[in-house]
Amino acid sequence: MMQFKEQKSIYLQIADHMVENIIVKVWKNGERIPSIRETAIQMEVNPNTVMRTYNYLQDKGVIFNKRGIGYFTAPDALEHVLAEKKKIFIQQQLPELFKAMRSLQITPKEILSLYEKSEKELHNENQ
Amino acid sequence: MMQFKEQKSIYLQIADHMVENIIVKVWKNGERIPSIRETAIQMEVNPNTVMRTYNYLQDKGVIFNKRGIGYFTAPDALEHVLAEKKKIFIQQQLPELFKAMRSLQITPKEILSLYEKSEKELHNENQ
Amino acid sequence: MMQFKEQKSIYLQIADHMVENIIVKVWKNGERIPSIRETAIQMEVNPNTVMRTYNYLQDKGVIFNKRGIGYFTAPDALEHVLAEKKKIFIQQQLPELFKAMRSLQITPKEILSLYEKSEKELHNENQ
Amino acid sequence: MMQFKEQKSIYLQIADHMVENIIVKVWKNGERIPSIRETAIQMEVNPNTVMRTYNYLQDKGVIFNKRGIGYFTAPDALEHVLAEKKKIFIQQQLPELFKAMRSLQITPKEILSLYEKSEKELHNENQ
DNA sequence: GTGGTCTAGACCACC
DNA sequence: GTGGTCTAGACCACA
Repeated sequence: MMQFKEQKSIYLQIADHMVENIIVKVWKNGERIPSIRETAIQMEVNPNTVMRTYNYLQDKGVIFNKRGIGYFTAPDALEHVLAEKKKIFIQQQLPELFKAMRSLQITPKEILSLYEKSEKELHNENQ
Repeated sequence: MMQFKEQKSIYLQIADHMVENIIVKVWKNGERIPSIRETAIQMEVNPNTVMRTYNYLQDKGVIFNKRGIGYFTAPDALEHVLAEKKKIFIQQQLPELFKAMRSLQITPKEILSLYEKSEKELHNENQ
Repeated sequence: MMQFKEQKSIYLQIADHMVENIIVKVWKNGERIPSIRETAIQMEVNPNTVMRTYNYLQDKGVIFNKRGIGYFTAPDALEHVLAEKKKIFIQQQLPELFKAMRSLQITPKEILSLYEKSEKELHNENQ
Repeated sequence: MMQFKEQKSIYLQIADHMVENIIVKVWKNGERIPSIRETAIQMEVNPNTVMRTYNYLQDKGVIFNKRGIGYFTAPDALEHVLAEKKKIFIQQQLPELFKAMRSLQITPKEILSLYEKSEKELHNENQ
């Protein structure tokens, strides 16, 4: 099962989760992915909702459909999602970060030390 | 007037704008703010929409109401909104940033140089 | 000054306060009471609000006006307000009490002991 | 249908009615409740008015929303509303009662006999 | 189907 | 003048 946040629509959260699967290489390029019905059962949501996710990702060129067989990640899925993510990072996430830093008067140094701290915690967890 | 984005509901964008007014000290703590009707005219939206904003901010403790007189910023409005913003920054924005940095293999150094670049641009604009 | 509750309108809260003055005999029957302006200053409210209170109490026959001289409590003010209060007590307060007692499954005995406790506290305060 | 009183706003009266449904176990904890539209039709009011009620009760933690599906009573709805009601009873209703009793010089014994009388009337109605 | 947002316009109590 | 409530009706995203 999966915990969904209130803010974002469910089908987009499932999409995020699938993109993450590609980035961390649970799913490799060109690989078959679970059917809509399987995903719906696993996620405990309505199949219509999963269909929306799959349509959305297909529109974006991340996955594609072979009729009667199933859905597959695109041959360039990993490169594709990384490029998309970088675009969003540069155009949206970073400006928001900088804006917040200025109004909260947080210096880059503080961000740096928080990052290093979070890196260490990540290592400890993975040990 | 004000330009509204598609993604976020109007009443929340007005709320953001009002919070910004507090942060940049257009509105000081405990000061009277424009009436619902005035804001509605100025923003070119329906008074009901502004009322939603005011209710929302009143629930959050940012503004309060004196009956028959109008709305006022809270005595600790500035401190309040900064604390709230910092909380969101630490708990949500920063983890998302770090996660994206790891997926995209972006180093803190790159962030740093981008920040300095953005600072310079800001200075040039203000000259 | 006086602290007003949010729920009830200010002019009615002032009226309650004045009625209380009659019941505890701060104001005796037929006595002159402070002018609208004096009360407004003392209560830190708009004179219009106090005027509303005085009109309201005059309509109810609790106070009356001698033109150019001021406001006075009615000759039967005390008896009047006590009768009114008893009416509200029987018709409204008591039924609500009983309804709440039933849904919360509170017995009359518990009410009794709470009342005795509150009596004792009152005595201790007045010592 | 439902009869609304003049004094209290409709959306709060609907809220009271829904809380009563929880107390008398017409609605059990965690159960789906009628949609906004259904309630609006049944109560003969505008859907916006019902939406206010639902928002109000959601803020209070009595009900919650599953997107696209509907509203549900909270898992602890019954306990929640009883605790809230008791709190108001102890902190507000009871002090007012005692104050009125003292002003009117009504003894607890009289209250007791009135309560027993009201209990008998209730039994006769239900026969 | 569900709720959420927004507009337009009305009426009210209150300060 | 102020805010608060309510109606009517529209449009939208979402499940």
